[in-house]
Amino acid sequence: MTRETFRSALLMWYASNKRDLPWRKTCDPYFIWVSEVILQQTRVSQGLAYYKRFIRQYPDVRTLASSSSDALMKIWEGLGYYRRARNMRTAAIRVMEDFQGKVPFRYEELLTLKGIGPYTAAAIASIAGGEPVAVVDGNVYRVLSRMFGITAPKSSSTGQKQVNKLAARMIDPRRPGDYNQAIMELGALICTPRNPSCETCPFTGYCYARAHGLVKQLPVREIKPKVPVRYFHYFILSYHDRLIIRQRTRKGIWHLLYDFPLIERAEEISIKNLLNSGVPEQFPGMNPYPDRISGIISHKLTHLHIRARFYHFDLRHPDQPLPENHLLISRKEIKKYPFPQMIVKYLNEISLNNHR
DNA sequence: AAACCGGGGGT
DNA sequence: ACCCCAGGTTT
Repeated sequence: MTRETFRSALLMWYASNKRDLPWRKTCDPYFIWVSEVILQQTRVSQGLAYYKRFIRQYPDVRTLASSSSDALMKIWEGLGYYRRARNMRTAAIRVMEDFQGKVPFRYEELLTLKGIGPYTAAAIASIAGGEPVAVVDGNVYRVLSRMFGITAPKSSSTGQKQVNKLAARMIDPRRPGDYNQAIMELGALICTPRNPSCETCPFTGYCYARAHGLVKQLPVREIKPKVPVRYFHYFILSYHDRLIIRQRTRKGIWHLLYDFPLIERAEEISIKNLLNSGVPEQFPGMNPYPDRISGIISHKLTHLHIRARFYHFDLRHPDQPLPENHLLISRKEIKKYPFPQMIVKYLNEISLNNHR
């Protein structure tokens, strides 16, 4: 199959099978940018609602550049990889300063912006700028490795190089934006990781993996190390309608989001040891007997499995000095602050059950 | 090159 | 339980 045949068959398939998505109705590099960053490591089905809300709140670069951390994190709440949003804000400020508020659409310029790597730069440059630069994401890697029998592991540099080269050779320079979206759409809808729909694939008769019975083996996956388990012991300290939250200002997961005073251990912990953990000393008015202890809340991250337990304590007086980064807020104010999804879920559960 | 960074949905 | 998603930054 010639390169030209591949291109035209792919574009033909895309024209009649593409999903109707809001960022496909525009060539404005700002909207393309927002969609691409939201969709990093995120499925369309998960990111779509976030995209709409984000555009409503930050309709242009200027509004994004002047956003506050709390508002920005609140918009991103539950989506994960929160650094994406912070990097986008950093980049938006630079666009205002160095690009007169116009999001650039040339590949090399885009690469200089925080949070924009080879994939996102190629996506914006091709879709908004018509530049013939090929995207290589998980979909493209899978489609090309199966079509052409690339057997180097996906994580290896040789695998990356081979696929990058192949992608650059295959892209249609006349319609680079459509071509890039088409091959990703094929990967998302037909050439899926498991149980691909080879029967309806336009390339079913031309696919290396299909011809050699290797569809299940390609692309070659890397072996992943086991994920460690950590135990999170949260203190929910409340005084009538108010409770103490704290902002996570140290580097690491959930940076700049809010949670509660926390003891983190490799193991479960007894109440007695919990009370000797040092936290009660920070809150002198705290009743040492918990009013309520949650069950274990299990939460899985890519590189960490968390087992959390929430211990509710009563504060005997509200006007004690609070440690750095801690706030005493009313329950009505909770929804103004961005929390990790695990916390959001727990707070919803206990409020539904009418507990404190 | 390897580690880090979230959360969800499919199988 | 495992896979992986329109990846990028940091170390």
